[in-house]
Amino acid sequence: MIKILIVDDHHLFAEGVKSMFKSEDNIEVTHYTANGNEVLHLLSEHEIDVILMDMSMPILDGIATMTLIKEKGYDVPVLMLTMHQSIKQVKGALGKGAQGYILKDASKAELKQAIELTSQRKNYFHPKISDQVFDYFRGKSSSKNEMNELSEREIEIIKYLADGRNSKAIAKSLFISEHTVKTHRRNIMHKLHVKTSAELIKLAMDKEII
Amino acid sequence: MIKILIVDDHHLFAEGVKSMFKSEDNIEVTHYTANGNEVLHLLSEHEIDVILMDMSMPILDGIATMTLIKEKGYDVPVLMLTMHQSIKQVKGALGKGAQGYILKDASKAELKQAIELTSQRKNYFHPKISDQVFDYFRGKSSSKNEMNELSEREIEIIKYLADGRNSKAIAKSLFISEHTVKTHRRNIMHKLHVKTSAELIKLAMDKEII
DNA sequence: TCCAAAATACCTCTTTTGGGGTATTAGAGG
DNA sequence: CCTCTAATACCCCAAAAGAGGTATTTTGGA
Repeated sequence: MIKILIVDDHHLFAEGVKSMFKSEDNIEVTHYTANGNEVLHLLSEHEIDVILMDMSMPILDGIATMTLIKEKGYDVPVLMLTMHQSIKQVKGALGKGAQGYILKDASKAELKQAIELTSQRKNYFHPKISDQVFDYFRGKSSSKNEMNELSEREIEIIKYLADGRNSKAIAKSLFISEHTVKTHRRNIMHKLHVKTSAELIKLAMDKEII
Repeated sequence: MIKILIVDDHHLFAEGVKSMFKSEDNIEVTHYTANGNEVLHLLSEHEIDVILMDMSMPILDGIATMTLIKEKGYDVPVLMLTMHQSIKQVKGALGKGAQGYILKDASKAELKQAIELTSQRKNYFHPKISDQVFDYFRGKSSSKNEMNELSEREIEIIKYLADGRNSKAIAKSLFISEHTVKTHRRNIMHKLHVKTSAELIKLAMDKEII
């Protein structure tokens, strides 16, 4: 019997999944919490085989919760659950050590399979996102290097821009000349091949540098 | 026995709710579809007491589907189901004739109660949103999410901005005047209280509207 | 049918960007 | 010691953004 801990702020979803698995499935939802911090307590008190974790939760999100779990030394495989299929999230989750990734529009059969594979510490990718993951690992080098070319100062400037400041305000905050800020901005735009500040912020957020 | 039709693109959720209700609950999920158009077919063929409708679906969303149902003359009470608690969505759903509104983080007991009330054509508001609804009807549609004030066109403009286009380019893409684009941009900035396009994109991405 | 909101369009004006240069200084690394 | 990069700073200039108006048309809801 695979013992599942569900971490999800949507009670209905958790209750639904719990009632979905019968004894013949060899899977049982033994615990449920919407609170990332309570996960640690549950892990210390009970035997858990797989954590089914929702990505988007208020306060402490899925990745943060998983990071916390790993930091505390618990080695329980985590199956990430989400509505979104953004490569950004997938990347974040896998980077932090998630065992698998499944979408909320999966079928029961797919979830069952995902849980079984996860409990055996095998990776599971939901079909709908596997193409994106593949694309990502193929195109990784070029897109990431672009961001790596940025200096610390340049990234600092981008953060200030996202905060709504113009060159003059940034100059004052950093105690440098407005000319310097403009030079940094120009260099950033050229390095990332963007035409406007708006596009710059979009790219910076997509690549998670801010 | 209250017969339920679930309209939701998340299979897992639908399957979960279906298995959640036992015979003693006097509630049964008899049909399920992720396709708004198939709802009409199901309604014509089967007896349905309550429709449990997800708000956010691709292509035809919850409100559009409900509107379609009402237009075709079906008088089945609709219980709206959502993750978001935006006052704009609540307003839209109720305005179009939804009988109730429940969040996906409700408990089974709450859902049961909501379904029972809906089947009797009584209104149900999930506790977490009733405060907002109350505020709204008092005249204070206050400020929780400024994003709700944005029109569809305005959001479209923001997406183009994030794509690196300037006002002139956006005007060409949308076949409107550059003046109009600049007016939209000005209105957006005022509504969201941002000073630059960069800050606008940051906010829009944080709030996940783009 | 009538009202309100949204979308459309144009005006003027100042400030800021974005793009092109050039150049000095400090620090890291061969 | 020399080179390369990052950070600094300044010049010019055209284009765009931002901020203030006003006003018409379209559209959806009461």
